[in-house]
Amino acid sequence: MQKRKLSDQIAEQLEGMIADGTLQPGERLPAERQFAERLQISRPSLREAIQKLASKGLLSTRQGGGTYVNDRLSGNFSDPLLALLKNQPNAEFDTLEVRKELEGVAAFNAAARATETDRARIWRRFNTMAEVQRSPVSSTDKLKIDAAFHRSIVESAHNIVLVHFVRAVHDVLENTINAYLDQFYAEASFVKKLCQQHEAIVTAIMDRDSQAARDKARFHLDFAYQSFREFQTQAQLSRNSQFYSAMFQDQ
Amino acid sequence: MQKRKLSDQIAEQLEGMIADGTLQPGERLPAERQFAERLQISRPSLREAIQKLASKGLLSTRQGGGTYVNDRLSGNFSDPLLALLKNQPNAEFDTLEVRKELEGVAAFNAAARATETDRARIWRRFNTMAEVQRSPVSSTDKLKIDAAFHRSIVESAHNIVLVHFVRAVHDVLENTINAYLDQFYAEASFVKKLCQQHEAIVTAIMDRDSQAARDKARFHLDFAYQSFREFQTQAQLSRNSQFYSAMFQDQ
DNA sequence: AAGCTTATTTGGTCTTACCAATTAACCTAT
DNA sequence: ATAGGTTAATTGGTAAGACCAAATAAGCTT
Repeated sequence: MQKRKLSDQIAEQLEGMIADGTLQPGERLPAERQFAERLQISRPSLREAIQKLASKGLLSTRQGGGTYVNDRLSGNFSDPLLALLKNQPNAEFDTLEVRKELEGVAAFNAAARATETDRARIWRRFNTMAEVQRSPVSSTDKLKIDAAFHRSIVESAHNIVLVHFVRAVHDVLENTINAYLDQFYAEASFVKKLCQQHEAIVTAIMDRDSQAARDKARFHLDFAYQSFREFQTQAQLSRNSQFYSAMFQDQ
Repeated sequence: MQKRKLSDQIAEQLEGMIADGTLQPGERLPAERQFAERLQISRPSLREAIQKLASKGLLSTRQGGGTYVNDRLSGNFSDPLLALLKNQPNAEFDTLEVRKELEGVAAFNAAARATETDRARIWRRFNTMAEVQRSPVSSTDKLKIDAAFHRSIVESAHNIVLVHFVRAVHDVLENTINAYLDQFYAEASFVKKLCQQHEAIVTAIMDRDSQAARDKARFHLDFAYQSFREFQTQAQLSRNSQFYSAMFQDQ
């Protein structure tokens, strides 16, 4: 029978204490030297345990400042497999397909479960989006506002697993979206359609029409992805024709 | 501007090499002492980097045997937030709700995309399940066969993100299911319904009827969960009545 | 060629020392 | 008394070296 690694044991104990609430979000762990002495292990072994949990997003360490338990909603958690998929074009379809379904489910449940506070927040974020379309806001900021809108819907479903998964798939798609962001928001007819789709989702949620909310959300994600695909293709063609012209003008 | 931790930098580089294929699954990393020397850092710093990746499931270390890159499909990846939710009754509803939707999507896509190999495997696993209902197999083994059946469907959807998420939510629910497993499989009428539901899912997939496959899968997960809820309630009542009898028989 | 023993390699743990960032304590000026 | 600056102490980060434990490789015997 193989002995368990000490640092694994300590990490597991700490993780259990975080899970059962003994260690609360924001709480500070004892200093490493003192803590190691109390646990009767060496400081490097304790450090390894702490680093294991830090890399998972459960703890944060600050040099000279101590080690803290992260807030569960802080978004520090990362999914190691999905992290591998980031920047891999082949994985985008899979990721987006799952995202489409998850956001459809989120909208379905948001329609059924949103509190008045939720609904007000969805409205607010939707209106903020409408406003920024008419102002000189950078594409990056527009995307943040868009993401905040979507997040308000997902959070209104009141399902923490769903929130977590949507956030995870959003991270995977982040770089792809950023690459074509400017074209995306420069295409007026396209942006108009986006707004209409957003409005349709919000209307369905406010009407508490779950099925419609789901359908509108899924349609919207499909549409957005197809548009990105088109922008990618255009960018590719544009690059190809520049290369071709450069080649023949040199001769 | 705060300096990046050395071990974080090294971990990130290694993770990038795993993501871009420079480091392949099954591949062995150089020995720690040699590797640290090559990277011109201390061995403890390298160890910390390696432990970070090991705790995420990307690497495996074997004392005396070396450090290896894990296979992406090995199931070693763990989701830190979901790990916190394990054994928390409050999180079960959220988790099961998401599982129901994901398995519905999986069945939908399996119906559309399953190759002949996939279909044969689904059939084989379904038939194995039917056989073990009639033999003295432990509940634990029955559950494994059940899980393998579900896994064959999810994998037939050919979406790695979906596979990964379903596996993650399954892990969260594992202990709850195990707690009532024996009652679960001892209830003949219940097991019969399960088999019928499984058969309905398989039929829909074989008929390539995506919508039916989704509906049947979702219904099945709902039914299973409600049944678990009932077993939990009965177990609770049974405990309460034993306590009550013990109290009054002592007087 | 197979099996056993020994040596070497490799990961795991510990001790000690020093560096870097942060926090707390102390001192001075207003 | 309060605010700001300086110094000291604390705390996390990195390194070197030593030793232990498990696995692997090499060598020897049958």
